[in-house]
This record gives sequence, structure tokens and C-alpha cells, in this order.
Amino acid sequence: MADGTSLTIHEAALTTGWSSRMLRYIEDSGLVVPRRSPAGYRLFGPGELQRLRTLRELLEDFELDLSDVGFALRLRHDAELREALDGWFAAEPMRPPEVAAPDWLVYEQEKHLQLLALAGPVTVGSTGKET
Amino acid sequence: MADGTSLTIHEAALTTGWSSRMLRYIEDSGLVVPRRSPAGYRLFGPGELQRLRTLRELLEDFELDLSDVGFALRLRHDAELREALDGWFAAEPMRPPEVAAPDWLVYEQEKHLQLLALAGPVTVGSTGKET
DNA sequence: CGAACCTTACCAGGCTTATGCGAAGGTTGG
DNA sequence: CCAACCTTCGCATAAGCCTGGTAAGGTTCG
Repeated sequence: MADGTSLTIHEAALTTGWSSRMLRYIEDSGLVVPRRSPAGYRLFGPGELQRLRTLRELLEDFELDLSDVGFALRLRHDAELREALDGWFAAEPMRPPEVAAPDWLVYEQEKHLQLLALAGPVTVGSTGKET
Repeated sequence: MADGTSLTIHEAALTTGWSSRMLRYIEDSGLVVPRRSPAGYRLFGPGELQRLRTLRELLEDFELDLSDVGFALRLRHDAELREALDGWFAAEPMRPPEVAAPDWLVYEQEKHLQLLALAGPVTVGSTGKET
């Protein structure tokens, strides 16, 4: 079976360490999508097999879940999402060190402050004091 | 209470739409970490309040989980992880999309395909044929 | 002092992820 | 033809995320 350069799902499972079930799951999640034979059989080429093995390492080395990598994939493809997140993080009020916010950061903050009307007086520069 | 520019957790909850419980959870996850009063009370400044509101929109607009944003945060801080993922994605064996993958999946990144040389002879280019 | 906050810590229920197993049916190749 | 694959679909369970409670104890302030 297979075409000489590709393996069927069970064979791929044996050589990658994933179960057949997981290979289908991984396909559903959009990571590693093998091509199909005319009859609909999944065909895993050398590239896919390598990717599957590397994926195992990735998850293990960094203690990731498949959903994490799935999200990273989404990030790569969704520029809008990426920008939204970048914007949100850019507005981060860096706490411990008294780092003065770089101008570019301030700009980002204001960009967001404009978007929503903030309730209350925007008094930056706390002097943590009470009692 | 508070110092004039900051709200305690319950007040912050009221103005941001999050529950007190969730504000603590969000802090644990590393997103939005308020400073503390001498007695240990959380003090949410205007910046934090704004961030919390924006966070709500972010999750809603893009259908994210807090864990997703948490992972994005980790990505920002962990260069090694970022590179590992970049490498993995860069090795993606792309092929004409016949029917595969979720809608947000698009193929368009081979810019740093040479970023990491994958072990093994990547023999791409089979003439899919069997029997 | 006492009400009304705050803190941490733990239990719990609901939903999602990760994974396996089995059923019903198509494909392949000896 | 038949064994051994493959396909999709769905049930089932363990673990983890999200969220709310509640308990035991400190802080604030009228």
C-alpha cells in the first residue's frame, strides 16, 4: 500500500509514536494535514512524518498542549488577531521597575484609550498611600 | 479605601464586568497584575481597569480563552519557545488546498523556510500513485 | 467595637481537550 | 472471496480550564 513515499495512518502511527486516533485529531486541529489517496486514505509523506515527530518534541520540551500549538497556528494566519493581541500587550502597565514608558508605548495606550470612554479620572503616576 | 486613583477588587469588579474571583484568577494567569496596598489589598489603577475591559472585548471578539491570551503572553516573553514554534511552522509542507483545514487556515509563509534544517532527507515531490 | 471590606485556600460543577474503543461500511490485494 | 486495512461517527473517561462558593482570618472606618 501507499505509493512508495507515503505511509498509511497505521504505519505513520508506528513510526511517529502517535496513535492513529491522534493523527486524525491532529489533522482536525489543522496541524499536519496529510493528503488523501483517491479512495480517501490518508497518505503521510516524509515531510509529514518529520513534522509529527518534531511536534512530539515540541510539546514535551516546552510542556505545550496541542491546543497551544493550534492557537499559535491561528496566530500565524490571523493578522487581525495578532494585532489585537499586540495592542493589548503593548498597553501593559509595566509594574515593578519604574520603567518610564517609551513614547511608542504611550501612543499605543492612547490609541486604546480613545476607543473606549474610560470611567473616572485618568490619573497616572500613583503614590500608593492610604490611612 | 483606595488611594483616589485606584479601586479595590470589588469595585474593580463592578466597573469591569469581571467577578472578584476572576480578577484574582486573571492575576494568577499573569495578565493584569495590580499592585498591592501595604496591607496586601489589590489596587487597580485606571490602566488596569482599562486593560481588564479591553481584555473582555478581546476574548469576545476573537472567541479566545484566558489560557489563549496567557499563552500569547508566554510567547512574548519566551524567545526560545517562539523560535521553536517558528521553526516548526516554517517546515510546513504546503500543498494546494483541495478541501482541508479550518477557514482561518491560509498558506502564505515560506519566508524563513531555511530557518532550520530538518533532520532527514526531505524527499518531497512524489507522484501520488499506487497500484 | 462591629460591619463590611480584604486575603488565601480549598471544594465543586460545567465545559473543553486529549485519548481510546467499537460500530458500520468502503478498499485493497493475495 | 476474504483478511486486513481504511473511513467517519459516536460513546467514554481522565485531566484541565473557568467560575462560583465558602471558610478562617486580617484591615478599615464609622
